[in-house]
Amino acid sequence: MTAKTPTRERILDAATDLFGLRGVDSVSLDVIAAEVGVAKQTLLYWFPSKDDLVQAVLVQAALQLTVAIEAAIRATTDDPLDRIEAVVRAVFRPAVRRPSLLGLIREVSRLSPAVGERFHAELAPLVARAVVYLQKEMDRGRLRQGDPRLVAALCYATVTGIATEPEVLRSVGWSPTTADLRRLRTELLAFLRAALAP
Amino acid sequence: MTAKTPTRERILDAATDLFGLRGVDSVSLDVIAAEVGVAKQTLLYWFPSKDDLVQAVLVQAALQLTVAIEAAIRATTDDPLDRIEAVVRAVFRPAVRRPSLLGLIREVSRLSPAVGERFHAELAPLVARAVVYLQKEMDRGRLRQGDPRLVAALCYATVTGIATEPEVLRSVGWSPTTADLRRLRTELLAFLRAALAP
DNA sequence: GTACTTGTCTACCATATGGTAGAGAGCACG
DNA sequence: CGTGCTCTCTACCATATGGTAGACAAGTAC
Repeated sequence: MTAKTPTRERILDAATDLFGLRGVDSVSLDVIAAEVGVAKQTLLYWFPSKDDLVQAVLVQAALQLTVAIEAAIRATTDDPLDRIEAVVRAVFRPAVRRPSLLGLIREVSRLSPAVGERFHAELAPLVARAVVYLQKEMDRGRLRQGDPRLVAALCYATVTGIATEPEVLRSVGWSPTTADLRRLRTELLAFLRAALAP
Repeated sequence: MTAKTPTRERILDAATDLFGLRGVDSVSLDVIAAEVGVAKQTLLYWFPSKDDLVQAVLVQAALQLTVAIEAAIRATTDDPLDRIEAVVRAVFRPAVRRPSLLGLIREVSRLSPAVGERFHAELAPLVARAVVYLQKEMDRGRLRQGDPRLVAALCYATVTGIATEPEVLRSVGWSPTTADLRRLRTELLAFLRAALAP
């Protein structure tokens, strides 16, 4: 049973959830070890230090996001609004099922510069492509004019913000039921479409 | 010199900055005390426990935001888009000068339920008013139709997200210079206007 | 069988952290 | 003067945390 999934993966998974949910600094190695059902020293065997673990978790999260997004892009029409909707849907689903994923990214700014640098490098190509794409579609008049870099950041901020701020949603009487989730996704897509349409 | 500003206020100020910047759990009482230039026990004299300090910091932050927003609302025309722009400007300025303010709110979801509850209660009236206002203007056709609760949350997520994710902005080559700040604000306002216009 | 590698564990350790106990300085009031 | 109140401090403490040292079991190579 213990050997079903390799230990290393199980550690990464548990760490992703815990870090994303409660924050890197609030989660001790002991807690992660207990969650995985293993001794703390087993963690330190696979990841020589907590920083190493954090970094591995971030790289994996970046990879998962990248893969999901690339797949979504390949599977849509040429229309930029449709394409953006596909990307948002692709990110929204895992983000809601596992809020820790995006929550983790919010953590980056607090970590050591080295870790942040590494993560940044991991996502840079994706960001660069998105910016070029937005620029091109703006030039063709299929998206509202604007600074593509900042528009990309704003879209990201909106999606991440709404997916990682349960407190705010609670404040407006929202609850994480299936119905409310669908409603939120619909509203988010309408919001972004309106914000980006030419 | 030490008595210029009351100790309690100086503690609250330092704690706000440090909590918002690095996260509540990553900031020890010792660090705050050192920042203020006072012994840790002086902190514990004014705030019997760290939780009490956190709560006080949150309440104060909520108050500051509320005041800034109320003032902005009173000072604008009747047009809802102008009014929303005024609110965003009111929030954007202190948020950028002191990123800790909004960063702090993101922390709420991680804290003890009691603290979250308290903060939630503090902001509830403001949220309720905003939702009613959005609903009214949607009915009058001066804003895009939608669920006012979720639209409010989305606006909030966008503003907070963009103001508290320096990492994302860095990824797109943005830097916190005065010029870039103005550019960001302009782009943010255009984004929200497009998203909300009927 | 012996040597080596891999993965997990128990036993510790140094440090940092939130918090307690209580002393002492300054001041107001009688 | 003396009593009590306000505010800050030094001296501790129990616990939690990241990390080290090294034992032990199970393969695998030869």
